[in-house]
Amino acid sequence: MEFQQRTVFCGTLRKFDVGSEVTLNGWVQKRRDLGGVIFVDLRDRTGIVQTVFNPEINAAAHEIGDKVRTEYVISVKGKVVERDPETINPNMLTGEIEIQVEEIEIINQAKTPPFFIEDDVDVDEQVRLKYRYLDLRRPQMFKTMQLRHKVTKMFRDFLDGHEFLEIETPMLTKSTPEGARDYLVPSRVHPGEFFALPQSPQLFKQLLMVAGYERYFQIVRCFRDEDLRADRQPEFTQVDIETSFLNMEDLLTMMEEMMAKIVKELKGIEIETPFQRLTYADAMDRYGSDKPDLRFGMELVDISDIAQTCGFQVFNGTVNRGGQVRGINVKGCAHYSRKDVDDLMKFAGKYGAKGLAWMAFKDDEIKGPIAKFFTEQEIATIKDRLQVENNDLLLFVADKAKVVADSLGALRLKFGKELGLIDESKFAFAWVVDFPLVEWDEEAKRYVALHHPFTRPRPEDLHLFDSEPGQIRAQAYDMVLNGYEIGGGSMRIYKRDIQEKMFKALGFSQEEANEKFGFLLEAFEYGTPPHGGIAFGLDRIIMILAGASSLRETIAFPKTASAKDLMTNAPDAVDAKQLEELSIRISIPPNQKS
RNA sequence: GGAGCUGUGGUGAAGUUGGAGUUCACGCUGGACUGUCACUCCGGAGGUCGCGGGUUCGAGUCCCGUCAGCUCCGCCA
Repeated sequence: MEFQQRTVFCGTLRKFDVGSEVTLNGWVQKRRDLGGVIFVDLRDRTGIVQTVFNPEINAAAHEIGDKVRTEYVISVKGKVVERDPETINPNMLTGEIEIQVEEIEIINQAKTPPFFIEDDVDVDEQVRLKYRYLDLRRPQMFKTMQLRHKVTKMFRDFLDGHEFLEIETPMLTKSTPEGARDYLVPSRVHPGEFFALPQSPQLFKQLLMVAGYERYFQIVRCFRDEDLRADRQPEFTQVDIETSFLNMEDLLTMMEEMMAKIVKELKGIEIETPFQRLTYADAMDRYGSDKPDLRFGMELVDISDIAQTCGFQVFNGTVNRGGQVRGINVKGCAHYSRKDVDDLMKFAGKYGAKGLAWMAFKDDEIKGPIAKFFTEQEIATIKDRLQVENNDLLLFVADKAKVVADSLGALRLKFGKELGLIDESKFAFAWVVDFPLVEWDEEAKRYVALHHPFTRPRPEDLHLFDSEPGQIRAQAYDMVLNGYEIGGGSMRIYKRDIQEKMFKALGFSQEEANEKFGFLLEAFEYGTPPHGGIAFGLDRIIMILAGASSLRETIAFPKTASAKDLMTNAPDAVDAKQLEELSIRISIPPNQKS
């Protein structure tokens, strides 16, 4: 059975269409039956228009209109007519007109949906995810998917305009050490062997540089089998970029230009370039984070020197053991109750802080149990350094650097959000640079690459390989936006001797390195250009541009926090026969049955 | 692996000191209604209180366990 095809979209009709004969296809948003006349709001992806079924116009159509229900798929033919002035609906873009229906065809019936197809629908996300195809009918979701399409296209257009080639790399690839846990795919042809889904096309893009492709990009799905967060999905999309014969400055400049252009075109906001740059050390010291939200201040202030000489044992003891004491000024919160502060302590405790010292300044009075350990002079210095005014609350953490940064950094963000210090309309871009090349892993008892094993060290730090590898700074950079890491990359090692030093620092023998990255190392022997690149997290960028707080809002079919798809119920058990073909036997410890 | 919050007709919620599956709104359904757009009015249907166990004469409510969703820590660039 053929149906009457649309001549125009619902949401596009306006007053100047009055008089024209149109056919519309779409879903029934709402039916209002007034006995004689029936109104049906018809929706497609462009919007909603009111159609009118009047028995005096067409009795047959009116009769069918009576049977129509929510979410039925229909085709209506009729005339666009102007509404009487008193019946104009100013809340609808199409509110000045309506469709006088002459023919209607029910293309498909529909069950009543479990929730209303409308924005700001108050329904549990579990239900939305199970019926994602209905959720996606909501105008807001159309908007987000449209935004995603646009941004993706802008990336493509910009990179195309800068001589980049989009090249696909394999999804079925080799598991490599370092980095996240791999998603594995068993090979039927090679029993007992596995492909890994890419965590990123890292090695392939470097090989494309060896191959002389100069400028590569790819908008590509990546997979990481790690636990989820609001801003972390097990499969996500990267805008993956690699260049040859381009130094770091030129690459960063180009990437700034790209992001500024996208924000400008989408939001009409002029982004200042070059972006602010912070060293990793600075970011950690001042914001307690390697992805600081620069939309507000409340920086972490070091008072270790004062703490060391003060009478408070927790403070001077921590500093004497090599730790530090830092504080933040929570403006106007001197009124916090004992319980408020207790809650803050609990919060800081999640990040390893063993305590939270506080001082409140209210009308020339200093409150807080630690105040008595400081001399007048010390208090004055603290007030000066933290720019204390009346009614301010100071919070201090004394611990090793990581704990101080993590806990105060988290508190800073919490206050930023709760005290409304963040200007939501702002786009605060920054580069974080000079990351350490390697980091000591207490568990593995060896250094591990902070970025990855092919990251180029800064030339002036090369001599530290033999003495203090932890002090070497990498030519690595993260692009940060509003407290999210939206991109990261590095210049890569292209000299064999440096690569060997790197592997040595990571505790890989030549044999191990060959076994794991042999193909890459071999390729590097055939004329490797200086190269480097970056990868952007497309989903996160969309999330920020859409003003969403979860990646799930930006992905058409996302997974839950336990990495499940509630709509398809994947992952799921498979047939014994399939397993047999793959030479796989399932062995689940009895306490892990799900 | 750990912590917190949540789970009650299709949806969202309320449910007191432990006393009958009780309530509200929306939706659904039958009827009435010719200018509604949150249509209105009258009637009706709809439940494994996430699941399992325990305490109790009696559990939506208390206890233990468990599952699911969300957020966070660990993990992850």
